[in-house]
Amino acid sequence: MIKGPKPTGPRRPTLADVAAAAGVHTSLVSRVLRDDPRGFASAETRSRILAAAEALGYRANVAARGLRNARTTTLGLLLPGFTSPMYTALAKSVEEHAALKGYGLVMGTHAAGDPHETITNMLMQGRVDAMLVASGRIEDKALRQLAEWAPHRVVLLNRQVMAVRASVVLRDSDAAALAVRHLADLGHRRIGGVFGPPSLDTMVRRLQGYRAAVRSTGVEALTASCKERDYAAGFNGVQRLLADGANPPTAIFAATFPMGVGALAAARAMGLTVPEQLSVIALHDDDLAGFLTPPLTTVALPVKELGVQAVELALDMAAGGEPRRIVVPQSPEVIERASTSAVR
Amino acid sequence: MIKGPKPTGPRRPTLADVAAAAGVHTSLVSRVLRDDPRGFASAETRSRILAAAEALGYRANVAARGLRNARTTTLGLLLPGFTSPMYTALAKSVEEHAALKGYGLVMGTHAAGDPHETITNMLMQGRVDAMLVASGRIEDKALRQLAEWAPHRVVLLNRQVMAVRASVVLRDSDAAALAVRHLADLGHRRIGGVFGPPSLDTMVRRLQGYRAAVRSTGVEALTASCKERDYAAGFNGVQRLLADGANPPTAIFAATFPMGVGALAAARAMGLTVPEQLSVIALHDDDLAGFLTPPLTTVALPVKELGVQAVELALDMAAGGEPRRIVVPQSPEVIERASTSAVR
DNA sequence: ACATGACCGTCAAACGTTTGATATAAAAAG
DNA sequence: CTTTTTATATCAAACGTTTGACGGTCATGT
Repeated sequence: MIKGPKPTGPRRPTLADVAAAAGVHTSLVSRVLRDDPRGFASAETRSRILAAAEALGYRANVAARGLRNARTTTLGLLLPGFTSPMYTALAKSVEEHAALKGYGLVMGTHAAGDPHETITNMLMQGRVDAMLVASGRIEDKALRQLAEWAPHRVVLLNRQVMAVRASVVLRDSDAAALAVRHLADLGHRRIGGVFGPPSLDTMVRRLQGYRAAVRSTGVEALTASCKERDYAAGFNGVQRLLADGANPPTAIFAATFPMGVGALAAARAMGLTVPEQLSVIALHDDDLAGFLTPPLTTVALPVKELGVQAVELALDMAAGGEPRRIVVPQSPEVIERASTSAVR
Repeated sequence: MIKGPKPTGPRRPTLADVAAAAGVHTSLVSRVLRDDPRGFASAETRSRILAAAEALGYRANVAARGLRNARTTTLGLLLPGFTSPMYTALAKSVEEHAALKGYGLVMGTHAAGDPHETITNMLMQGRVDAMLVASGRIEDKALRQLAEWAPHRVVLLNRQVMAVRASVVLRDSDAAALAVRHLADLGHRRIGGVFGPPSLDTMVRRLQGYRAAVRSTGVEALTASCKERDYAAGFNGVQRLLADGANPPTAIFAATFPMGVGALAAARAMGLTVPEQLSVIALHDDDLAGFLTPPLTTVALPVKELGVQAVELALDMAAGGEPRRIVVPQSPEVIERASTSAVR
């Protein structure tokens, strides 16, 4: 605990202040303000209370309320960061839907320090009623321990771990397969795939779909796995794939959006024009795609729905519901732009 | 208030549980765990307490602590969203520095609903000790009211309003001027500027610097103001500027990073090659710039330092310090990439 | 006139932590 | 052998809200 002085400024009005102003007991104020079914109050008293609360600008203290109720009406969201537009879209969706349900949101990223510690603190200190965890970098062991302690308070986003029985995932595998099929349909017989680290669950699922589609379409595939999954990783990965001598791929599948951007840059750096000499398709869509040179073809997944479902599941569990594993059913969809074309 | 059941699961251990396990009074546990100067405890008792706390996985309940202390060791950050890399960089910086200082962070964006309401709630419900406000879309009137209520609890980021006496701003004006001078130095005599809405304080500052530099360098300037400041706004703005008949500009200054990306796209759409036929420079830097086609020249501002200074100011005020208006002193810097060149 | 409700409202305990005041015993000082 | 000091630990109140248990006051039906 860090020492430090209290914030200064005028005291916030309390229930007691409102009660005094309205000439009634605090309990009645509390009931009236919350529309408690037991909030009998004559129309006259009622409006006096409401007026007093309004005049003082009263808002219930969340600490007191949280202490009394043992719940916070607040959800936590842990993200690795905002490195990919996928995460910003997810954050937006979760915040929006939580607000709609009357819940607040506290977001945390890896910038705050050890993510496992962040989650544990939020849960064990009673900061949040449940945690939505969208970080792939937390060791399974830590998650198991967490799930043991708070099985009804942790929801995994786009990740599955044996021990955690609540999760919401997208059809990453199908999306990767769709991308490969799209390229195959365009006549590409030799494609390259750049992926992030296989330690990430999303990556193994994307790799699965990719492999399956490669087999079923009968194309040849070159695959590169990178330590990261950002612009630079895509750039380097594609350079490696293309440098591969005699018979380079005519199309690239990038497993993340930033990697797709990096792939475009790599092509340019190697003097290849897209899509004439190299087609590029990336997983996850974003506005940015339409403004790249050339506009990037992507396969879109329902990220917004992922956030909505995660919030729903968390609230359901808070209400006593059982943990579930949800797959967001919407199909992946190719958003065709100018970075893919039929093989010449 | 939304009704709802409590989260289920095993009860969190309390101070009383630890005290019972260690065979001492709660107050002693509290003092020992916090290294309270009054926490006399024999070495033996002390280790017993520590062991018990560890074994039970005890963490102090923030609601109880917040209630008792009337402070939360938590800061709030309000952003318009994560539409620009500038905001994600800022969020990261703030979270990082807050964590370093032992403070938690709760982030909110416009996705949660009316931003003014969001701020008021966070402050008045005692969710946070202070708010860092980086949204330009809140009316001055609302801010004045806020500043009256909680003058020591609100810090404006990259925005100045008469009524709010605590703010941290970057040298936006100098940055815009630097961009114009960079173009002028390359020999451009006719430049176009695309800006976001003049209702935003940052935009008027950038416009000022731009205008001043235009005068002092003696170049001709065409200016477009857009309703938004995203990719599409940059795209449309630049199209308007270039469509302007006989004598189009040979260089573009984009007032935001996304607008710079849009500018690149617009040039391509109109069949102009960058930088041969049109130079483009944008305000604020990001990794993405290096992976665009062509790599985008930018002028970088110390966004990270903006975040650091803002949390420092907030904490200083919480400690009784007076509100201040800080200008982050670091100079803007041109990051030269391939989207600018000497006029042919 | 008297029980019976229906209304309108108050009481007081509890949530978990912190902290100034206080208690007890042993050691040091006079 | 008192008195003071020091070391160790406890007591109890307070933070602001919620909520089950009561307490009056009227009108109403019998």
